[in-house]
This record gives sequence, C-alpha cells and structure tokens, in this order.
Amino acid sequence: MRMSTKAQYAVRAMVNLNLHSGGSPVSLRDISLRESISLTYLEQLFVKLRRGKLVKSVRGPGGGYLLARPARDIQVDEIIDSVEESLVPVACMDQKHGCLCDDQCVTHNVWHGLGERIRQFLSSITLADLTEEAQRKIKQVNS
Amino acid sequence: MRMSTKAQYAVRAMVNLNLHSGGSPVSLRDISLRESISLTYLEQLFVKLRRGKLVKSVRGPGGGYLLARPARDIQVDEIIDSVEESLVPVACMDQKHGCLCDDQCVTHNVWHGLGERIRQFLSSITLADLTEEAQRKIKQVNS
DNA sequence: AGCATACCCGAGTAAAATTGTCAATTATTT
DNA sequence: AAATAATTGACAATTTTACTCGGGTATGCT
Ligand code: FES
Ligand code: FES
Repeated sequence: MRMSTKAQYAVRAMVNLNLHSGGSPVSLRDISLRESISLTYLEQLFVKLRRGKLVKSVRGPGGGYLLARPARDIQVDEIIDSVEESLVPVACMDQKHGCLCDDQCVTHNVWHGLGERIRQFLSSITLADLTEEAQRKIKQVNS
Repeated sequence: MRMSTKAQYAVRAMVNLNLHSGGSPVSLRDISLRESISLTYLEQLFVKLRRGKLVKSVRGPGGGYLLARPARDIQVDEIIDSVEESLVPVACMDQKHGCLCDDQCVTHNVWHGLGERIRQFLSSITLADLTEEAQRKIKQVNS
C-alpha cells in the first residue's frame, strides 16, 4: 500500500509551482533545481498534468507552466489521477464499470470501502491548502 | 496505491479458514483448493500469520491451522500487518519513530493523514464481520 | 535569419518489488 | 512404518517502477 514516488513528486511539484508563480510561468528547470527532481522526469509528469487539465504550458523562452485553474479548485486526488496512479486498492475495480463480482468475493466491500475513504480524504485537500501550509513552514524556519 | 495480492490472499484465506473450521484444524490444502491459491504460496503466508499470532498450527495428519483467537478479535489491519504489507503510504514513515521531517516536507500531513484513515478503516472490520457476510452471500446463491 | 530557451514525446532500460515455485525437513497420527 | 501436513530457505519468473536518452517543435530575442 504505497503511494508511488511519481505521485509524491507530482504533488510536490504542483505545490512548488504554485508557490513560486506570481502569475508568470515557471520553468521545469526551476522546479527541478528546487525540488531535486530530474528535469526529464518532471517533463514526463507535466505532460500528464497538462493532459489532466491541471496546468497550462507556455512555450519558448520565458515560458514554463501555469496552473490551469485557481489552486483552491485543484484537489490532491486530481493530481494523483493525472499521473495515472490508481487510487483504488485492487486491480479488478479499475475498469470503468467497477468489478463484476459484487456478490461473489467476500472481500469486495473491504476494498471498495477503503477506496472510497482514500478518495474522500484526498479530495478534501486542495493545492491552496498545501501552499498555505508551505508558506507557514517557510516563515517558521526563517524566524 | 495498490493492496498487494499477498495481502488480498491473506484476508481471503483467513475468511475461508474461519468459515470452514468448526473448531477443528483446517489444512492449507483445503484452503488452496477452495480459494485457488497455490499451496506453496499459502504456506509462505501462513508462516507469517502464525508469527503474527493470528493462527495456531497443528502438525501431522488431521492437522492444519486454527485461529489463535476469536474471529471477533481479529481485525483486517492485523492480517495485513502480519504478511508485512505496510499500511503507511510513504516509505519514510515506516521507521518506528515516524518520519523526521515534520516541518520540512510540505506533503507530510497528507500522507500521514491518509495513513491514519486507512488504518482506521481496516481496523474497524473484523474477521467475524467478513465471515458473516460470506455466509449471507452463500445463502443467497443457494436460494 | 539565427540562436537560445523551454516544452513535447516516444522508446528504452536498469533496478527493485512482487509473485510465485522447488526441494528437503520435521512433527504427528494411525 | 507409513502417511499426512506443517516448516523452511533458496531460488526463479514476471511485472512495475523510476528513471534516462535522443530527438523533436514552438517561441521570443537580437
Ligand atoms: S472481482 Fe473485484 S472484489 Fe471481486
Ligand atoms: S520525510 Fe516523511 S514526509 Fe517528509
């Protein structure tokens, strides 16, 4: 039951993006340096984040990425969904119609319920929440 | 964010064990046939379940495994713990003192909170709950 | 135009984790 | 003694993860 580092990186990168963007695009190079994530790996992640409509890209010099919507409207579960990490704990529930065995598997309800809790918790946290928390932590360190 | 099949098998096997034991030991061979899990793999799992004090073994002919305590006192999270699947979503929190970076990582609280929800949910379900559910499902099918 | 920046994209790859199997042994009952 | 069934450690196949590489394309600047 591990969250992949891909998902962890994606969340960190999004917080960092939001934290350092004053309305202008932030380049992956900057995020890469600040978060110590390889540039080429970040590129891979941001392609998916863009396809998930969480960020917009600006090409050319001075370009980079922008949030596609206000941070308050971006939930952590959406970030993880975008990088294609499933939040459902068992494979059989990944198909779009859910798993077929409602009344066969004894453990169906366990995994289904667990998946719902995970989704519920991660959707209750927004990128704005995390960014504010990060700002508070930075202040503490500097004081 | 997947529950390993090892953990899934362990839960299924425990339910099956409880379901078919009328106080007498159940052999892994029986469970293997009923649940279509390879015998040798089951052996591996039950060594861990025994070490986790969830089952007792009885050797020799007519032997097998018994629950070490009443099903009502065995929680799903204990089964998963026994087969050594971590319920904490990130590696840094696995050490016994938890992760060190309380006030460094921005995402610390996300993973910590998530881990707590998972634990909470899985500890709220007992083996007795699942066994009763299984019995209901069997009746439905037969009627 | 030419150059530098920075996103875009698919393929490939090495390491790690997962998911098992196999062979040999020990304990117990009949 | 013979059959049953747990016990153990080593080992092998497969899959997933966590990346890198090599080339593209769009844009702005001089
Ligand atoms: S097939 Fe999905 S829980 Fe049974
Ligand atoms: S080191 Fe564990 S969340 Fe930061």
